Amino acid sequence: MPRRLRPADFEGDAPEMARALIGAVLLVDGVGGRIVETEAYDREDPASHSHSGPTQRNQAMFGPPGRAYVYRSYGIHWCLNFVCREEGHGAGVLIRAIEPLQGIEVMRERRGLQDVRLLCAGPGRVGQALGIVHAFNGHRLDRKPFEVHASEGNLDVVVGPRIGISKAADVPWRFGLAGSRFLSRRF
DNA sequence: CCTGTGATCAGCT
DNA sequence: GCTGATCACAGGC
Repeated sequence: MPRRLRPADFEGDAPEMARALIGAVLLVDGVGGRIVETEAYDREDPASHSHSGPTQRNQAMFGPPGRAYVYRSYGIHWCLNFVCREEGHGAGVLIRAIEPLQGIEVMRERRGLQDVRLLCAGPGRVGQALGIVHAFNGHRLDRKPFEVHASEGNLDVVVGPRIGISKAADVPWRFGLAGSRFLSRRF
């Protein structure tokens, strides 16, 4: 069984962490799977929620690394980030897609009957399938209901520009597991 | 395959 | 008032 990640494991900068988290296993109350797509965001990055400094919404991004930043996207979806780097910096990794491994029937119920391929293929879908709620904002990732297990082996990771942003649209801070069928979009 | 639109809200101008 | 770190569904080619 892979090593469970602790707060000190999240002290890298955002692109480095986003790359390292490909292949890691994320479970929320035992439901989840293998992370296959991430994006990096940083205070110095115009596309980041943290770019203009702390607000009520993004305060968790400025908290200690190894915690969750949960935000409401387009007024509808809950999306999950892992806070990284150091307290006060405002860096994070958006979890964009997961290969479902555990609790697939629970995820199907939460999302409505669907192809397994679409259960966690996008940040809003990940939030719904894993039961992410705003109460998890700022919550430690090494405590219940979260479990994050380190990626193991040398995985082939592909890189490209981030999705759905207009500022810094050319920065290649999107990472994916090469050849995965569970990505939100092809690279 | 593609493009358009509604849902719904925090933050910014 | 407008813009998003989105998604599902409708319609056209």
